[in-house]
Amino acid sequence: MSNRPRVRFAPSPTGSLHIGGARTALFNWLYARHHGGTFVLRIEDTDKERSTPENTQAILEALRWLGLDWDEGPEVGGPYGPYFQSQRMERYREVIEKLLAEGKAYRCYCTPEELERKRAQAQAEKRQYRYDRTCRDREDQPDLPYTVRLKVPLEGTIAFEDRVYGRIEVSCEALQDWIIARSDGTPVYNFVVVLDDIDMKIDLVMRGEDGLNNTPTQLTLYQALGVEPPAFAHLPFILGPDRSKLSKRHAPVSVLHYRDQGFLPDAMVNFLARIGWSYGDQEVFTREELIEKFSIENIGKTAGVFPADKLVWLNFERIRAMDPARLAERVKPFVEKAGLPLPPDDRLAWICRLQQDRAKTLVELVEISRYFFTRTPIDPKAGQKFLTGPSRELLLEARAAIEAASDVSEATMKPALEGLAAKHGVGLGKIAQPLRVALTGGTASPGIYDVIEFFGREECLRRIDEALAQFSVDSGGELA
RNA sequence: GGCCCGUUCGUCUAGCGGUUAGGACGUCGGCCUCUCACGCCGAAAGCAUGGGUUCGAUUCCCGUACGGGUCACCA
Repeated sequence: MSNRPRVRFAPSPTGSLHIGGARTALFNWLYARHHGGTFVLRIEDTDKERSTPENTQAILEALRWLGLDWDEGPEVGGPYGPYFQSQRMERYREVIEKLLAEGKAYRCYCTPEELERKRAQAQAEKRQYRYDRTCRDREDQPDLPYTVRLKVPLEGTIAFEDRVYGRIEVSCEALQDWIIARSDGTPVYNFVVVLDDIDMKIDLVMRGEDGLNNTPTQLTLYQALGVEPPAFAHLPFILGPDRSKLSKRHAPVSVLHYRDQGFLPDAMVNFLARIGWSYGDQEVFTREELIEKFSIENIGKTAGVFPADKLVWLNFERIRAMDPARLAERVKPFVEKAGLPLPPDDRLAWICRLQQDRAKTLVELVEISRYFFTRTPIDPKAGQKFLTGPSRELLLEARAAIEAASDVSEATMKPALEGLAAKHGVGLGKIAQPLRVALTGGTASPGIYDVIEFFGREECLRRIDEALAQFSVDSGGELA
């Protein structure tokens, strides 16, 4: 392998990018960036039925969101394009003809019905079915539909050294003369993937564990073509809680879903990297650290369950560590989506600073901050408890203290409110909770001085007055 | 079923012949405290199983069990 390796990610646009695909993309990207190589993106859109341009766009969007930029591929081009398989058909046909001409492949006139019959028979006799090579040495070319099959070696073994799993060896008897072109002339996946990897000069194929069983078959094609195969590295699966391959019945698997739920791309990347890869005891990585520390040697062989809790934690860590102004930029779209009025940038950053160690996602951050953006209804139970009876008296005194204070900074409010509490022989909580309910509508919020300072004197007084008006003096509750 | 791969706390994992088997998430308990969080301290929790090899196996080899994958004119 050259010291500037070329690797690729080759998704099929039959859906948007899912967690497993994203991790495969990430590992390839990390490998390329670590070695100063080239990351190629290729779209495997030969399945006309299920591939759509919308899915392709969704995949590109997800990749961009994750920050996995490709050096060659859709929208950026490159010397080995086109990067859509649907546009490479001519090339495939050409190679199929060549293989046929060289006698390395042959036309098979067996009908699907015949093949199905033989398969059923084998099954009935409890024999392993393998194509019986009826047409392998056939000389004539009747005017009938045919598929093209590759002549695979009759005996011997096919072996390769997987960079993750080590030496893999299978007997040729386990293989068969596989179809490389369907009766309509279109090539099959195992064929095109090999050809594209050759043409795009891929040095290392890093893909999911399911590729492991395909590799020997693909190797027979490299052999027939007389081409030195690339290196292979297969990645252990990501599993669902029931330990089968992760799918949407286990958890949302679309990367874009996590974006919309308020996860940060860096958290996602960190999370993805740690499934099946590790670096000693380290859990939290910046993107740069991942690039620097990534290596195939540290990829494990064991499939692992999707650790959703860890993603949440990682996201939380990220949010907490972010500069409030930068966090505010990220939060902005979520404020708009929630239908809340967008405050000036510095005010939004202020909110972020007050809430960033209370929210696990950006969606949650906005959700627990609604009262900062707009006046929200007071929780009836909280109002009942803290805006009536004895609490009400304390709140009135707190109101007076706010009104009388020279300013509403923590430096002046703290002694004022603590003095009030001391005067009544109660804990600060007796003062802070009624205030909190009046100001925020609920019983959970950042520190009371932070809240007061954020709103400012006028807004505090207004909110307190409104709150008091909504609840009566006695314990009767709301006036309605 | 044939073939291929895998198996360390509930989960993600470190370990690469001798360790009190380490970390993290989660869980539970405590501390802090104006609420909610944060933070801090602590606890419970693991080498699938049977044989070898070896002075000594979580670690190396074989079997068993369990799990996954793959065997298409899908990708």
